[in-house]
Formats: sequence, C-alpha cells, structure tokens
Amino acid sequence: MVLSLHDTYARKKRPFEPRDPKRVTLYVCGPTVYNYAHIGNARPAVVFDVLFRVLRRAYGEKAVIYARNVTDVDDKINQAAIDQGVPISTITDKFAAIYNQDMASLGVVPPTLEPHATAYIAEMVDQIGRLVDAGAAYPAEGHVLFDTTAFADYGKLSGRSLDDMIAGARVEVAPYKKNAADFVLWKPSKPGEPVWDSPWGPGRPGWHIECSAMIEKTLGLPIDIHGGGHDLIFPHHENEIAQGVCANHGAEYARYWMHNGFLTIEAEKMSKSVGNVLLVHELVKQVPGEAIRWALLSAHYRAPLDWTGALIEQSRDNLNRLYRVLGDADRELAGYTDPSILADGLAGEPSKAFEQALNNDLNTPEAMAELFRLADELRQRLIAKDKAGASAARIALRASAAVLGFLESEPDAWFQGDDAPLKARIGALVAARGEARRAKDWAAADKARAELTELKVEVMDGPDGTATWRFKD
RNA sequence: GGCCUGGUGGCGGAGUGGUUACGCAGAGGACUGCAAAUCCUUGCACCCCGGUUCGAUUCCGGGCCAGGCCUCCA
Repeated sequence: MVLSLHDTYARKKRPFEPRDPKRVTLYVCGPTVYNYAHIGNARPAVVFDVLFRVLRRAYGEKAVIYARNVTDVDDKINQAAIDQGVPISTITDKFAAIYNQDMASLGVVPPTLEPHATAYIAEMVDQIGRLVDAGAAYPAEGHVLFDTTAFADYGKLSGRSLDDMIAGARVEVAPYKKNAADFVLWKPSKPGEPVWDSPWGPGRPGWHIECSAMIEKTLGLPIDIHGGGHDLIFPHHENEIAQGVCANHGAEYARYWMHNGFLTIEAEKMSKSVGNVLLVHELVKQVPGEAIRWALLSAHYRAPLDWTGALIEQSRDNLNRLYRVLGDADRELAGYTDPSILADGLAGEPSKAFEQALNNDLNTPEAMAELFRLADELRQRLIAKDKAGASAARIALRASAAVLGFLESEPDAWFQGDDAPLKARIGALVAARGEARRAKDWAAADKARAELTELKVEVMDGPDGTATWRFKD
C-alpha cells in the first residue's frame, strides 16, 4: 500500500512520491533555543519523528535525509543573553543540548542533520543577494525587505490574498516598507546584539530567511516534505516559499507541506501569562517518556490535542496493558526457541493493518488500536498454550510498536524500575507471601501484601505461591 | 473582518453511504483463601437545519460552537 500524506498546499491527501526514492528529503522547523522545550514544542518533534521512521522503513535508512534546524539567532535569545550577562552561545549551546536530551527521552531519534542558523549566515546573505538581483527584494534604511508583490503566488499556502493581509494588518507599517505585507530579510543589529557583515551593512538575518537558506544548502530544492506546526503556515512558511522560489528562478520549493495541529492545556492556550506552560524537562521526571509520547500520538497529528491530567494517566494505563501482555508472554515463552527466527534471522515485521494505518496519512490512533488487537491475539495464543502462535504474535506486536517508538523497555523494567535494593526488599516480601500462601497462613499472606501495598507494590498471585509484582502508578 | 482546523458514547479517540473501532472508566459473570491480573458478557454516540439518496454520523449547502493564524509563538 502506498503512503499518502495530507498536503497543506493542495489541501488534500496525496499519494507520496518522492522525487528520488534513493534520496528522500524532509525538513522540519526546529526549536529556538532560549529556554526549555514545552509539550507543545514536543508535538511536531514526535509527529515528524514518526514520519521519519515510516519513511526510513519505506525507502531505507540511508535514503531518508531529515533536517531539523536550530534557530540560534533571535530576539528572545539576545534578551536572555543580556539578562544573564553571558554570550549568546552560552544560552544556545545549553538549550540546544537540553532540547536534544528532552526529545531523546520521548523516543525521538536524532534527525540526519541539525543545521544551526549561525553556521549559515553566508548562505543567507547569498540568498538575499539573489533576491535583490531578481527584483524580489529591496534595501531600505539598513534593512533588506522582501517585496511581496514580486511573487504572484504569495499567500497561496495559507489561502490569503495580499488584499486580505493589508485589510487585516494590525501592526503599524514601518515607513521604509513598500507594501504592508513586505517582510524583513536582513536588519541592523542593536548595540550588544550579534552582528554580521553584509553588502547592505552590518546586521543580522530575519527569521524566515534562515530556513530557506538552510534548506537550499543542506537538502537542495525542491525538498520532498516540509513540516512544522500549524501556526507556522503564516507567515513563516508562506515567506519561506516566496524566498526559496524567487531566489531560484521560480524553482519548486517543497513538494508536500505537512502541519501538525495545535496543542492546548486543559482547553487553554499554553502561555506564560496563564502560567500553564508544561516543560518536557519537568514532565519526564513525573511520567515515563513513552507515556508522554503515547499521549502526543493518541490523536491524529492534524487534529487539535488537549493535554490533560486524564490524558497522560490514560496513556500510561494503555501502555501498562500492552506491557502486561508482553511480560506474561515473556514468562510463558521463556526457553522457547522460535524456529522462524532461526530460519531467517529476521527481527519481525509489523502487521499489515498496522502499516496500512500509518500509511494512511500517519493515522497513529488507528495504528495504536492495532497494537491492542495484536496484544489480544498474543493473549489468546498464550491462553491456548500455542507457543508458536504466541511467539509470532509477540514478534508482530514488538515490531509494530517499534515503528512508533513504543514498547522499547523490557516489561519488568517498565513496571519495576531499576532500584536494585528496593527490588530485593520487594522480592523478599513477595517470596514470604508465597510461602505463607503455600502454608495457607492467610494472615501472614495478607500482612506481606499490606507491606507491599505500602511500598506501592501490587502482587499478582499465580498458582503454587508464585507471583509477579509491579509498582502502582 | 479574512484564512485554517476541529465538533463522535461518561472520558480519550478512529472510521464508514446500509454489520464491531480501539483504549480507559461502569455493570454482570468466571477464576481467586480474599484480591490483583486475566478471560467471557454487557450498556452508552455520531452539533443543528436543509438537500442528494431506497438509506447519511459518513456526500453537498447553510448555520451554530470551540480552537488556531493574520504581531514573536510549534
């Protein structure tokens, strides 16, 4: 089955056909590194991580080039540097590293390339120069502005006309702009801000030019897929197209545009003023990264997602269910050697239904429902004592889940953590309870269970005094 | 005001022109020393109004509601 993706530009789902199946290119707008990433920042990172994984499965690991930029020149960064009295790089290095750590904790695999804006200033200056030469940009009072009337398709991605934009302009138009909708490509730096030389005077690049220059340099036009948050469609992506096309004699810029929906917190927009900004850095201390990832993928990527306490609880419960089956399977199948694995040495393939769900514009909720069907299949095989069938089901479940970045832990580690001394203590209590149950000393058995409950441990008794246990959430 | 999303059962959330999503929570049963886990059974839905149709939650038109963008914002 063919992968089909919703293209914002075409406003419909289209079969995905890369320009060159041996070199599939994906670009996603990454973080501005001046602060910790919040859960809203994490959504595109996780969504496009899934796309990256799907593309790599389809075209091969080496065939997919995924670039996610790091914006390290920006007003907010400058302000943070001034506030803290440190060089810009102190801020950007720190938060770029933290961003990568946080994303890794959510199971996001590193992109192929992570271009930093400050490493591509020369390319930006070059692209601005070509825009000026092409008559699509003009210098004015130390700035260089893009002339939006020079690009006939300006507004096509976001569905706006220039008239709309002028009518809707809520900001005072700078006097040096020819048209209200014109945007900055280059601007003079204020004292104390980072500054680079350019033919139009010292200064720094505008925000939009970063991405188009880096795309041109790192991936080459046209790229196959450009992704980002829904809120970036206008003006950021609209402007990128204008720059990329006009600087390259009308060449195509990106062949598919994908945008993930907005995330709210308890039905409210996340903002500092509301005080509901949820940092990934803090969240991963409270819940497993996989559960956060599950929550982010539990809605289709284009749909709005409301982040609530109930959502994250439910996500953890969902994973618990899958890990429980897996744990039972591991116990039942201990010592069982699967002949199919020996035969071809394959790690296993996801189920057909699972792949179909993902191929249908990354329908992660349906794919996750398929994980439950596979888990159910596994459970039924275990009940039927069908070891070969159970083994096959376990492989399908793990292989499918792996495409989404789930079930990456061992079940015992998921439920029991890695605190060895504590585990030893719990193990002793569980054993004591088992002894008591064999002796039918119910009082002693209940006492051991009560002590375990105090440690937030749940015991699951088996026959003959055997038992498994896990931490309650 | 313009543009873009979305509106499904108690909750989260897919999908479909006419049969089950799936998960969580709830109810009943089995199992269990009692539990937990597990299994079986089960109730609960498609924003409103028109239209197309034998038949619409699904297609078309209109409306209402919620969120986002139009200024930095994923």
